[in-house]
Amino acid sequence: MPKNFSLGPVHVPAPPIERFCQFLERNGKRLTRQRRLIVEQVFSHHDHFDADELLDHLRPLLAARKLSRPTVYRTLSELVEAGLIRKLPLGTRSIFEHEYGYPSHDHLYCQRCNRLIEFHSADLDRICAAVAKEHRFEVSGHRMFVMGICAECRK
Amino acid sequence: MPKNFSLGPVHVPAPPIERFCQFLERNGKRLTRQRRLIVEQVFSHHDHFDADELLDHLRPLLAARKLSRPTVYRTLSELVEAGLIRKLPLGTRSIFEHEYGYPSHDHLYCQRCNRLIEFHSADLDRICAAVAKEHRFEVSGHRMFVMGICAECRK
DNA sequence: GTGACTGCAAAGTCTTTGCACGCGG
DNA sequence: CCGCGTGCAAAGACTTTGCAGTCAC
Repeated sequence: MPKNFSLGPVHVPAPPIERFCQFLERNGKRLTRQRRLIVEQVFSHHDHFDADELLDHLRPLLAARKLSRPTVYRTLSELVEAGLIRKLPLGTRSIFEHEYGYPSHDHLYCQRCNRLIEFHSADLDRICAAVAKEHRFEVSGHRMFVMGICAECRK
Repeated sequence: MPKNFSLGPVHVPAPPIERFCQFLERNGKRLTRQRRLIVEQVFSHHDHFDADELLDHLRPLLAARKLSRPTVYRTLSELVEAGLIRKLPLGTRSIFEHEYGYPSHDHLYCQRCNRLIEFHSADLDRICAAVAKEHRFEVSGHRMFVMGICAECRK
């Protein structure tokens, strides 16, 4: 990493809720109590989750009628649209992960325990670019899953 | 060896139906009229398809009560199990493609026209192996999608 | 205030299952 | 003839939608 000579702003990412707020404003939408609660839960820790797991974490709030199932689905779609999270189709249900504020990466997928392990490879990005060029394809990103059995499950 | 990412020559040792038959026998299953019809349609041409498109192609047979919706789904599962086709979760519905008799490959996915373009990269396989080794992960395969806009749609 | 948002219930969409009959080996 | 396979209808899993009341701005 090169020394910082005060050129350009230091990268201090805004909290996700703020980013989301900007997105909502740009689209004439409103920051409601429910949306705030969902964003707080989603970004409370860095992990992969599906809609059902999220709903599970939010169960107390659901039980207390602080928010509802459809609202969670609706807000997830908005978070994807806002670029805060990413939706990965994997098996029957979709998996979500943080996109905003985290470096791009790919996944090892354990077929035994269903765990996703993140990794990054610069070579992979190079290959993407090379293949795309060959096919005159305009790349916006990629999804890679290495399937198999994780170290834990192999024991 | 010229540097490109096209697929190598296609070589099919035995017709798919024969392979399927072997699979069925090994598992005490039977080659029924319905299974034969489905395999014939699936391997009538090399292309990606989802369950709905297959059902559409089989519509005359469905209408004539020669086979039914559940049977198509059941047979697709068996074909996956037999290693004749591969199931790719992509978006809400699953996509199937030929596995038996075709070289391993990955995909460019056009987000505009939803077309899948196949490519192969030996480097990709190397990276998989390297990453897996690093994580003491036992690889059984991988799925890679390069997302973007295809040459056709960019015009 | 006004119009976007929510909760509820209900409907989709895609896929799987239970069961009685039919048919392959 | 045995028992796997099928068709039918129905249920299932997951997600979306219509609508009347509610709340953010």
